[in-house]
Amino acid sequence: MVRKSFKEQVLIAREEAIVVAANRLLAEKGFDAMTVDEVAAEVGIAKASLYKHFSSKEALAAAAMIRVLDHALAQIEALRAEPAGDEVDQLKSVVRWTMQVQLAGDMPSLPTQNSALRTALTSNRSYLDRLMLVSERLGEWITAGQRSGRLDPSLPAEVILYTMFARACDPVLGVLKESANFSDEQIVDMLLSTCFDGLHGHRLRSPRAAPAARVDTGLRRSHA
Amino acid sequence: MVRKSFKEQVLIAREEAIVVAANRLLAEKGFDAMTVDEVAAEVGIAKASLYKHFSSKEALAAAAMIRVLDHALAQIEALRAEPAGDEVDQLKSVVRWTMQVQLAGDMPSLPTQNSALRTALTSNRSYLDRLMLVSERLGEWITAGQRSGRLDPSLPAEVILYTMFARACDPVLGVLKESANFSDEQIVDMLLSTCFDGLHGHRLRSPRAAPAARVDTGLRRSHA
DNA sequence: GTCTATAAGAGGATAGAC
DNA sequence: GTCTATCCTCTTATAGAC
Repeated sequence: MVRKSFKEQVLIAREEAIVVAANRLLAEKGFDAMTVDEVAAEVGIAKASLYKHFSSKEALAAAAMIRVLDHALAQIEALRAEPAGDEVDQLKSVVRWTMQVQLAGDMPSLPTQNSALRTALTSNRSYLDRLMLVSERLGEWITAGQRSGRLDPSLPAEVILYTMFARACDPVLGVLKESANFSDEQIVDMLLSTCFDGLHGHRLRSPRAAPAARVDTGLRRSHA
Repeated sequence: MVRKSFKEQVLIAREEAIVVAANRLLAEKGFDAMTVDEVAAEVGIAKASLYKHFSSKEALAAAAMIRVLDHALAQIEALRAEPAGDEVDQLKSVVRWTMQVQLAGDMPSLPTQNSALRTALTSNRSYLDRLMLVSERLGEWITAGQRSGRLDPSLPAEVILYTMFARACDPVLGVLKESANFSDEQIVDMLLSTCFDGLHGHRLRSPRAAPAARVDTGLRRSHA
């Protein structure tokens, strides 16, 4: 690692600021609705300056997605370094972290639909490399969890993987946050439960390493 | 109900064709990426003609969303007329139906993010009325399921409701369909399982009224 | 009500001075 | 590399003839 000059550091800091702004807007409105003008305005620079750093709107969004994956990888590596519990507990920790990021308004929604962003990402080596790395790491925990029986062995591992990706960006998080009936922690705990225990609930399971007990608020408002 | 003249029937048929096209494109690319030109082209009429039927892109999309809710309500009413199983079985039937609609490419994605469509829908009486009706019907089944213990009683009913809405539009459906490793039926069965049984799997549960046994393909490809 | 043609404006991207 | 000013395409929406 070469020591960066001061100018280089300033440049990198500015690019980071741009990507952070893009990331927030990506989470808030999605790729199509986000405009480059907004990003530039949020950073406080001219649009033309932004284009000196990123060649296109797609490249900018890709940088934001890569940044998210890097953060996820850092989380995963930290868990690998100091495991707390078994593999399924690690998976829950990762999903919990992503849910918290989404509640904080910093998780761009998945580009599942056929969009310009999706085609750009599928040909972006940096993005795909990281995505594959995340998939490998989680895949190891998933198959281990299936062997131990804590994860449904009758489900293909890829189905579990994709499901966890999707739950990380679950729109239900935002809906519940908007309803303002629950704390962020309650929301995360409830959705972690629906993800791993299902809507049926756990029932007859040995309460091993139970996650921090979900706070029951007594709220039972029927849907509004 | 007054008998419609021939001209009125033709008009209605044309509007239906427009809404069907809009619905498909809404499902395929989402509201922002869909253009009115595309819709008109798919129907085979001029854009100006389309605007004689719908005053704006938002109104067109709202009509499509309303149509989806009407279909869902028809499904629900049919199940109420001839119940097959208990309330949770009804709920599963509804979710199964919506998943099939999505796999067929006819389910617009939820307008959860702050979009122009969302603001239009939240002030559309027809849409909100139907949404509330669906929520009420499902809400009854949900609370009944919680009383019987087949649905997790520790979850607020609204969380279960929103979760079922979200699963109906689960992006995982599209991802798995693209992977081309499973039949539509397999995909629906697997995701119904992850929704109600969770990633942990069912384990110790009396196999009452088990859904059609999921076909196990033996596929265990690790994530690609 | 359907068409062709066009207005009106948003938004991605660039030119060129500094 | 940053700015202002501008280009140009795409898209929503409408005008006006038939």
